[in-house]
Amino acid sequence: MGISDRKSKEKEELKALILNASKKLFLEKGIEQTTIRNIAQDIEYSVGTIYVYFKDKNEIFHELHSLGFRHLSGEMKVLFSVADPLERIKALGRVYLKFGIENPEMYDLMFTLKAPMDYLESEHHAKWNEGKSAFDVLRHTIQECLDAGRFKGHEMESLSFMIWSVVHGMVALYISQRMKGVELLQPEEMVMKGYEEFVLMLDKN
Amino acid sequence: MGISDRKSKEKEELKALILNASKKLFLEKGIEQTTIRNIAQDIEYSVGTIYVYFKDKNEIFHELHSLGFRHLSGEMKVLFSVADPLERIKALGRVYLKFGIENPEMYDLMFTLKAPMDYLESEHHAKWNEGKSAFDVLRHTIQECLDAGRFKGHEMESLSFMIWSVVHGMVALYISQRMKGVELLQPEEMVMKGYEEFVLMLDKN
DNA sequence: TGTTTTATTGAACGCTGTTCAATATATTTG
DNA sequence: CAAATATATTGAACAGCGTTCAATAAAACA
Repeated sequence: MGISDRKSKEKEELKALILNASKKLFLEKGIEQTTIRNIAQDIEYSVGTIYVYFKDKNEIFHELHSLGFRHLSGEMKVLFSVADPLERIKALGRVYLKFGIENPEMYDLMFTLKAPMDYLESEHHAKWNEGKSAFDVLRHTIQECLDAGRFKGHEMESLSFMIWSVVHGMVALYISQRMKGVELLQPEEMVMKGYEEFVLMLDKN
Repeated sequence: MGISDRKSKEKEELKALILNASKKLFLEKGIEQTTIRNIAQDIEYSVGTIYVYFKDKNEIFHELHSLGFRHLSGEMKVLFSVADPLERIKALGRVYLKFGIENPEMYDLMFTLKAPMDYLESEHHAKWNEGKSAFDVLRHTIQECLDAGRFKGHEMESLSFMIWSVVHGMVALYISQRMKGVELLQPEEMVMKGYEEFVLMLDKN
């Protein structure tokens, strides 16, 4: 049916309109300061309309969080060409840090805030596929390293978690302003320098 | 004056009463779900009274955050007896992780949430003394390691930041439920196992 | 054109943090 | 002791929040 096709297309368009406005306001004034009424006003619809297309605010959060993962995966896919798995690990870390520093609001949504996880719980305990896929890339790369005889004495799962923690910790401390708090000067630079300290240790394995 | 002494003592007592109730409700139902009205009801005072003793909610957050730091410093002081600075570093990490896992709400307040930092900003850009003191312990211990000829090729400031990031990253991923999200089984155990992977690398320096 | 289906609205509800004139209590003074 | 002053406490009121839903408007169908 031509009409119902057009209808569902229009629905998708309005949904996208809401998401774009949400993202714009998010990046402009932060997540906490963005309200449903803001979003409605921005797209010139009433508040009620938002709730026709999204069941609640957490669903909007979750959709944007997924958008962030598509962005991050895009940046990471470039590195599939790096042959040496250890070099790939190092490069993945740098891409991750760059993404976090350049997209703090998105990063918070993806890795810190409760909202997207709360949404998953509300959807009959749905899985966090976005996060799992991203972490599985790390798992596989570490496994490649182990298969190539690297990281002797280490274990895949816990080593993967440790490496994720290094880069997540850096971005998280950067975003939460704790680096400035302890007077770590030029935080963006310091994140990269800190990471090179870690790379230096990785190289001894 | 005897009377004004008693007055200021009573003021301190009510302030402590508010803080204790706040902390209790915090740990019971989480930070986000604890409201000023909750706190007032718990201590059987009106909402207005809270605002006589604290200028706003962020000040309560900040006081509790300071309480958390006194707790954490207490746990860390025990380790001043460890002679070998490298062993001290390793032990500091374990204490930090244990604290984070056992006190997730407090940890969030201390190292993730914006509220306590916003309070500092509101107080004519006051310094984050609690965090700085804690991090300085790490800085000095790393310096001791360097002075003892350890960590050749590494730099104090960036190495300290990197080590903080490892443990903070682990706790943060644990608290934000992202470990469960990527199906890292038995998260509490995995945090410790992940840390031992890091210790294994530290030992090669 | 009249009827049915779909889309949109915005007032209303129960929350939130915060303020501040009114009230109650305690202290000091005449 | 009583009156005057100072301090402490109150809770209604305000503006804002996420969310709901009966009423309305628009579109599709018969």
